[in-house]
Amino acid sequence: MGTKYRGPAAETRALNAFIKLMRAANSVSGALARPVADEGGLTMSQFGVLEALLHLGPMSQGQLCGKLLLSGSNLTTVIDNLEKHGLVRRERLSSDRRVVEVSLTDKGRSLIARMFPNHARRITNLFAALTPKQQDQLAALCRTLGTSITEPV
Amino acid sequence: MGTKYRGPAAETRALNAFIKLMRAANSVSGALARPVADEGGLTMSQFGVLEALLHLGPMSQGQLCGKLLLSGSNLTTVIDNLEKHGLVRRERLSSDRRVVEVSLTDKGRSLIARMFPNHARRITNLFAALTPKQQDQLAALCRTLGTSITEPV
DNA sequence: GACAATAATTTCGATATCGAATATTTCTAC
DNA sequence: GTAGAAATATTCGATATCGAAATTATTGTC
Repeated sequence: MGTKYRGPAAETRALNAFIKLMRAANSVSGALARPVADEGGLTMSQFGVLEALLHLGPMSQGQLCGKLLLSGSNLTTVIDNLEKHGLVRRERLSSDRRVVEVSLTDKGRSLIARMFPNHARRITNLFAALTPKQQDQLAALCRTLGTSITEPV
Repeated sequence: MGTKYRGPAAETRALNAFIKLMRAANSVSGALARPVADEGGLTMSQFGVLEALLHLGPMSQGQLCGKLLLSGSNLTTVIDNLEKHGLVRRERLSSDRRVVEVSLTDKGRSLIARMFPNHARRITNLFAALTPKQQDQLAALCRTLGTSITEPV
């Protein structure tokens, strides 16, 4: 799939969709990053880790990589910083000592539990620029696009 | 705008659209970053700067900030690195010496001119997961969402 | 024409992000 | 049961990214 010639019109269309997608994602994440930093002193990646731990429970770093689409080395850094601030805890699993399980501390749990509702409300407000139907359409299109990407292009 | 209560259903829907949008953007940019690094040793930000200069001509850093949605301090770093590799040139404008105009060197021009067609083809291939109509829909939805974001949430 | 306000860029310090190389531990063949 | 392969996480070096503060240049006011 994906090697046949599609012509300049197809290219123009795809490039336009691409730039719009990137700008929207950029705008949304920018708008969310500021209050997350102000309210809790967190970056979006740190917030993402805490949120995953809150909603899904303790997890290995490998599992977190999958949830958050980050590289392993990146996650090590993010968790280092969360640990430094006393928000998460690392523990080697005794059943498999290769694995480090990450879990929330009380401080981390109360922080993310306090922040998440505001975050969700802000997302809801941002997406209110689209009708409910449009939001579902956007989600479906992004899902199709995202899941189609597995191999190098 | 944006403060009235919308209920948990609206929240679920918006959160779903949000996560799909982020993952799609993440997947697309990840898929494109690899070949750009392999073919030309460039990061996506460096590529973005060169592309803007190729298609729009020499520009001040402030103008580049607007085009690329990056902070000024970030752009300084990116251009430092491009300059280090001899791909762009900085020149103080004599008409207004606060402004630094950035332009492509011959080396930078030939690199980006060589790389861009492949990049465009890869984007076209990625977006071929969507029909032309769907690509336009996605672009329109992202545009609506993106342009609605101006103020803090 | 000096002085304050404004504008463009840079510097600084912190964190994110990647890929490659490196442990460390576990699993698999034999 | 031991050697090699696979899995998990970390380290390392480079670049990106932001916001705040500092720097340099211009403009507007009196």
